[in-house]
Amino acid sequence: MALENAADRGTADRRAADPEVAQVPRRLLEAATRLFAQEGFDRTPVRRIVEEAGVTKGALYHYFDSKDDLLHEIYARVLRLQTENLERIAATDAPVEQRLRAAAADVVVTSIANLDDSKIFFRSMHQLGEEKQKEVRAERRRYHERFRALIEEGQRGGVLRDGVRADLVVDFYFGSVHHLGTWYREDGPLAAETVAEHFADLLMTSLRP
Amino acid sequence: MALENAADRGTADRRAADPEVAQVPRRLLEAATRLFAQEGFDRTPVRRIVEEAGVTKGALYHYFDSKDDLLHEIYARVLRLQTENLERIAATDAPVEQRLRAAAADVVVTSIANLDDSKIFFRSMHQLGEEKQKEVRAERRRYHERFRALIEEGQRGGVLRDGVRADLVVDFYFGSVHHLGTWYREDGPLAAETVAEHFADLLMTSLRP
Amino acid sequence: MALENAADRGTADRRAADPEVAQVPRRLLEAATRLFAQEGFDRTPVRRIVEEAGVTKGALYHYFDSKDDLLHEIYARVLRLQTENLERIAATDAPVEQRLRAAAADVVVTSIANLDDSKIFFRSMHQLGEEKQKEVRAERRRYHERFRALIEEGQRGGVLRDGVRADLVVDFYFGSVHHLGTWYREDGPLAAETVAEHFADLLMTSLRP
Amino acid sequence: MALENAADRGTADRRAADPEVAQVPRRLLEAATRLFAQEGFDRTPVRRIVEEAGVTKGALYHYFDSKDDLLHEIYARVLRLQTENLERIAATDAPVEQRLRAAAADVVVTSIANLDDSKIFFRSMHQLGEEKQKEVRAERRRYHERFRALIEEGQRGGVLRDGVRADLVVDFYFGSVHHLGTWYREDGPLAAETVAEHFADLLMTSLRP
DNA sequence: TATGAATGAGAGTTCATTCAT
DNA sequence: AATGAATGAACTCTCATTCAT
Repeated sequence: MALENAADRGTADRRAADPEVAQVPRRLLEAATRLFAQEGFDRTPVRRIVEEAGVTKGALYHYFDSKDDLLHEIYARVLRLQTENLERIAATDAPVEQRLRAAAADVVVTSIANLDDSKIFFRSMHQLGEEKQKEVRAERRRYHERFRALIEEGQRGGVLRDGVRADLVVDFYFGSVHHLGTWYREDGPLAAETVAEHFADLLMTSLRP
Repeated sequence: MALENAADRGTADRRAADPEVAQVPRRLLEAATRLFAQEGFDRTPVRRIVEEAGVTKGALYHYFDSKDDLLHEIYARVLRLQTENLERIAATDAPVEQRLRAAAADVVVTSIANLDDSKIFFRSMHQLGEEKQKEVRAERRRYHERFRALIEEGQRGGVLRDGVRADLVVDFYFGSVHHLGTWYREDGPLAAETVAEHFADLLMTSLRP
Repeated sequence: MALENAADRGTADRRAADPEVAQVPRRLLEAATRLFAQEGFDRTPVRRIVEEAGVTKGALYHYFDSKDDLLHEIYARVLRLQTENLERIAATDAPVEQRLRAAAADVVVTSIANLDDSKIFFRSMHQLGEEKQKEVRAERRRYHERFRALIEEGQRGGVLRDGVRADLVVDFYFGSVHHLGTWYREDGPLAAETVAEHFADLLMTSLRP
Repeated sequence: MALENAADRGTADRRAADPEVAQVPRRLLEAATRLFAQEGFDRTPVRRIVEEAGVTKGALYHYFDSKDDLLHEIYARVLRLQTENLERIAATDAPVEQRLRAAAADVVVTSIANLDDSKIFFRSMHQLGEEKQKEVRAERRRYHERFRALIEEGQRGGVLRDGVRADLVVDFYFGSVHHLGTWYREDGPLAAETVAEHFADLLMTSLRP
């Protein structure tokens, strides 16, 4: 991650003194996220990103290795957030079916709260370089496996029906979640929580014993 | 559709006589489908398409207005196929829950049979020009509405549970279906029919009264 | 001239029978003239010409050797017309200053009557191939020399002032004439005859002894 | 004007130190002027321009928005020069007929001194984009109006004959001037000043009261 | 820490022309 | 007399990235 190497240097003094130029990497990531979501990764010239962020190309290449690297940072941020949430929820001592329902609802709310990230995620993965793509997939798989473990725990405990493949259920459910970006409108009639409840309800109902 | 204007003319004789050069537009579409699915629309140069199809750029632009047009044709083909299938299934006189289950399973089988189309569909829509994007969305919406009508018919008839928004169910289910392209492997352990049964089962179970 | 070789063949019968397809070369020339004047030679694709003429590319290349040839025909037509007019006027037995004035006025009226030709003439000459360009220039020079001869005749006869180079006068006057295309508007307030009188008047006045 | 944004920055040091790479935009404009005059705008590939200027395409597009922009800059330069000259001459306190004669002669000398610009001007105007064409025409019109004002001043003062439309005279005269590029040869027998005197003489004579 | 001029490869598209039919 | 599929070369322009400063 080029970010870590560079972003943590910098003169704190100057940042405090001149908030205009402060947080350059953060502003670049924000601009990139917005643009990648709106236009797609390949349709977004580096020029546009730096314009939106109000910096120059030189600055971008100072903080990030490449355009790819920028995308990679975005993925890393999303994955970190979702993993943290899942871990937190899974670690509570509520009954498994409650933890599963909470996790299912949370991933919907989180995805809607970061809809740009969601759009990028499912559209632009294959535009990452081979190696970084592997990293992201691996992290993603770990996330899915953690989710699947919850289902299997419920199946073993008899609170969720057997006879349905947990791995398929995970792919089934996250397909729905990833597609939120294609149809959900922030200015539409549905609150994020409403969608979350419905989605979680559909999942749990389909798993009733 | 540029294709229709040109591809249907031409001398059948010659095509029969020299299958090597025959079906130029079809070969272009096939090559484009494969490449768009593998590499993505923006990552696929026109040069590669014509190389794979064994023709020249001039030939491509003789049959298609633009690279965009090629993508549009692919969409049109998928939509036509899925719409036909849905209409056929919906029109039978089986009980509504059987028709819904059949439709749900069919769209999975069809998507897997045309996995390249599926991958392109959900990844590259936003790379179509504004106008064509509208066309495709409209056609897609009609398809979804037809599907939703089946659910609502079941709800009204009391064979599917009330209290769940049919439109959300449609988005939920087709999210799962569209994402098949990201995880399904043709050389994997799961037959298309197995996935189809599971998916249809999850849908129907979640709608049990 | 490719035209002569081909256009004079053809079945008179068919032309009489089907005026729709008759006069194909003429319609091509008309379309080309209009388009070359509006858009410029290089900006006018052959495709547009044949569309406007309602024929196919094959037909065009049947009658004309090339796009260049089409332009050449247009030049030939203009030159022929103007030369004929000049010869006719110069050959009358009116006093030389009357003949000069008449010729000067006529070339304005003719240029305005064929404004498209005029526009093409002064804009697109250099887009002709080397050889054809020479031909046109030679013909043009002959025309200018005939005009100059009138001036010199007047100077020798004492009805036009000496001490002004006749060749420069010719270039001076035809500069003005060729530029009609850039400012004259057919729907403007000035009748062609008005302009012609003014132009001829300016010329004759500047040559008063 | 894209030029202004970029060309004035840059390190003067470096330019002084390495004149080989200095003045890239100027060298591009020079090459473009020469080529547009010789071959015409549409016949001149960008490739040729950058070859002649000894830079890469990227450099061209760094300084200019488009090939059109390059042409526009050339126009702007010509117009600026001619307008300045006219203003200077018109502002002297010589009698109006002297000022008019001087202006008429000057525009000939200037046109011949910048014959390439002249050729481009009257041939390629219509190859500019709609909007820029309007700009140039407006500027041109202002120039013509300034010139016309001189004539009208002379007419009102009684030193030039009435009964001839000043606007037509302007179009008449500038037609001649613009056409210098089609026949004047720098290696020919006529000095620029000779032509200028003749042209001015023809104009003034045609306006004698 | 940051600049922005410059690169060089490649993008999508257009075009006049040919030729088998 | 006429078709229109196909060519192949050339076109304008864009882009991520580098590097001297």
